[in-house]
Amino acid sequence: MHTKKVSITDVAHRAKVSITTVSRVLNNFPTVSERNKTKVEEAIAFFKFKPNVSAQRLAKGVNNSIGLVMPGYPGIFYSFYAIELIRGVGHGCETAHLDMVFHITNGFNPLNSSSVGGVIFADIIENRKQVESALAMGTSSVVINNKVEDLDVSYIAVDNTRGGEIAADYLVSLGHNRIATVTGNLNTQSGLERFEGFKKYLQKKKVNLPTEYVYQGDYSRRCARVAVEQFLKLKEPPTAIFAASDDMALEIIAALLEKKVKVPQDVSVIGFDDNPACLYGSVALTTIKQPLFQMAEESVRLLSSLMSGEIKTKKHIIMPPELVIRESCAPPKK
Amino acid sequence: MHTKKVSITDVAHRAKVSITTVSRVLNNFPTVSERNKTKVEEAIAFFKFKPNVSAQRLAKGVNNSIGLVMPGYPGIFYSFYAIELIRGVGHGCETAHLDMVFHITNGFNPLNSSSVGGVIFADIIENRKQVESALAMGTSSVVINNKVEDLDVSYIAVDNTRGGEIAADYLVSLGHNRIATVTGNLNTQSGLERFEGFKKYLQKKKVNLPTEYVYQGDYSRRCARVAVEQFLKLKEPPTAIFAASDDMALEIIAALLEKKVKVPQDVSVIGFDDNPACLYGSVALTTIKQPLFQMAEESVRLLSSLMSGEIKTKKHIIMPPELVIRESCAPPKK
DNA sequence: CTGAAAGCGCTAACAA
DNA sequence: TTGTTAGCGCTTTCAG
Repeated sequence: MHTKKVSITDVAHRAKVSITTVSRVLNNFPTVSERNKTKVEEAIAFFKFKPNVSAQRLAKGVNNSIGLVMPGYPGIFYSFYAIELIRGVGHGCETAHLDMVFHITNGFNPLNSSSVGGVIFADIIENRKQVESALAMGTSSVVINNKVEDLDVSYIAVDNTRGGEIAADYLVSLGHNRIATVTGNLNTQSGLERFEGFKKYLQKKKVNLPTEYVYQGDYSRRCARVAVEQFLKLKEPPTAIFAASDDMALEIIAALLEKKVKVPQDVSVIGFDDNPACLYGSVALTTIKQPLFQMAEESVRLLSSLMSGEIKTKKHIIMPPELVIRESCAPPKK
Repeated sequence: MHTKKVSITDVAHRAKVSITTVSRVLNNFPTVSERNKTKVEEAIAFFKFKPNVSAQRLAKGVNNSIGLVMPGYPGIFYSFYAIELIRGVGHGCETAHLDMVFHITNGFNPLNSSSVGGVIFADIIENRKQVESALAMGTSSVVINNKVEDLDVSYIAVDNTRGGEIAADYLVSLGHNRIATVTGNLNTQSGLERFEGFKKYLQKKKVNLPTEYVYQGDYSRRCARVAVEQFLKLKEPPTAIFAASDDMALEIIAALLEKKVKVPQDVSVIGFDDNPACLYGSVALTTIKQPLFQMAEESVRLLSSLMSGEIKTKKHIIMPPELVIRESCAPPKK
């Protein structure tokens, strides 16, 4: 089975036109006579011809494929977070007719940024270098979910501070004034901001936040358990808990329930993420929803206009989180 | 900030050699003098030069990127199955220095197979057309997880029949002779084969499999619940249940527990997949492990040798599943 | 060990 | 509306 590669020349020959004309119909130029167009289309069909993408990219000087670079730490693929980003970028690429080159970076072995027209960096924690080098090469880039102020790059992130505020606001409005929190990893931007937003809001509303009410967590389920134990030991245990992630919130609820503390009757719990797992727990979780999918989709649009030169200046987009009320929060017992 | 694209010519100029020489060091030809090599490397570093991948591909006539095509049905990303394949292919690409173009097919909008050097089709259910068209164009392809006998294509799949046998064998060896099963969707190859393997083995061992012991499921958790109810209504309920997926097995256990039926004391349950969720249930699940990750990785190797012409004939690889013993199975009560 | 030159398949002026 | 022609950036004979 010798499928000799057929090129534009073969098609041109068979259609008895120039390769330019073939190229024109390939690119939907309006200036081709119906007659020729038909002939060319026939020839294309005859050969089952598909243009060589590399040649097109080379000639056009553009590259309609983008890289999605994600850290390859273990478990990344099992995180709701990563999956939403992949889905969003995938979807964005589909509508923008872009190829998505998916690259799981293990820290080294960086994506060869010259093989793609632009790149989206998700979750740059340990790989600032890669972003820098892409920038240095002049590759259009956008960073997702991180506000990187010290790098001259476009980013698009969620307003975590606002998220913390919203959570605090909701709990306060419900009538709570003994509100505790289990923070995320405070070395991460998200962890810190969520906590800051929460704390500031409480301050503003003159709700006291004693240090015993702040458990410094790390997004792990384990720390959530420990936090619950500590809170329960207090003479004045909190009547509401804000967890910086749904995962932790779910574990908090589980731990609470094991101790025969009812949720939300005895203690209200609010999470962060809007992970689908929210719905599967014993108590449907009230939470702060992050527009992960939309953010990822948007990042493709942004990157795409960066690549096309439509936008020249770096752009920074902050997307608002949103309260999702379910069953895990209620007014405090009188 | 005008990062003029630097090309091989610029590098050659600066190093005062021909572009041929530059190309040689780019491609690690051994026939370059140390002196020139150093000069070229310096120039490359100076410009932060990266070769244009499209040009390389065009000139070399090859394309070192592969497509991974997956069906985009809702929930695909939340399935252990899909994630393992993505991870495996991703990892395979990394070691083979291949770009992975990830394409979620929505049925239409097929991957432009000419933009990649080869493609891996995962889970071809409704998209045989795409496989056929890739084949017609002479694009190297391999299908994962499906034995497609009626298409002239390489595939690599798991021996589901064997998996069914292993499950049956284990249960029988434990001493069970009232063994029920909740099948997967019997319209899928996996569902059918797992069931066939299971049934045949029981037959061989002269273990009776009455029709009441066969609940025709569809991999959904819901059907698992229904199955349990039906089994429990029987005058002679089974002492062991083989579920064609871990998901169903987990639901079966949950349903059993709710009815105060102990697992594995009263009823043994065995699953299929080795989903990490196995470990998180109330009873650690004994199951049949599919080498999904390895399969995906292997498919990259296979595709890669197909692309390089190293292998000319289609190859069919069947990978063996494997019993993973945890806590959900025990000998029947006397 | 090195370089000149001929493409790889396609697009984009520029003419006609 | 069409064709001619010069590249796009790199690899690869083929001489030297």
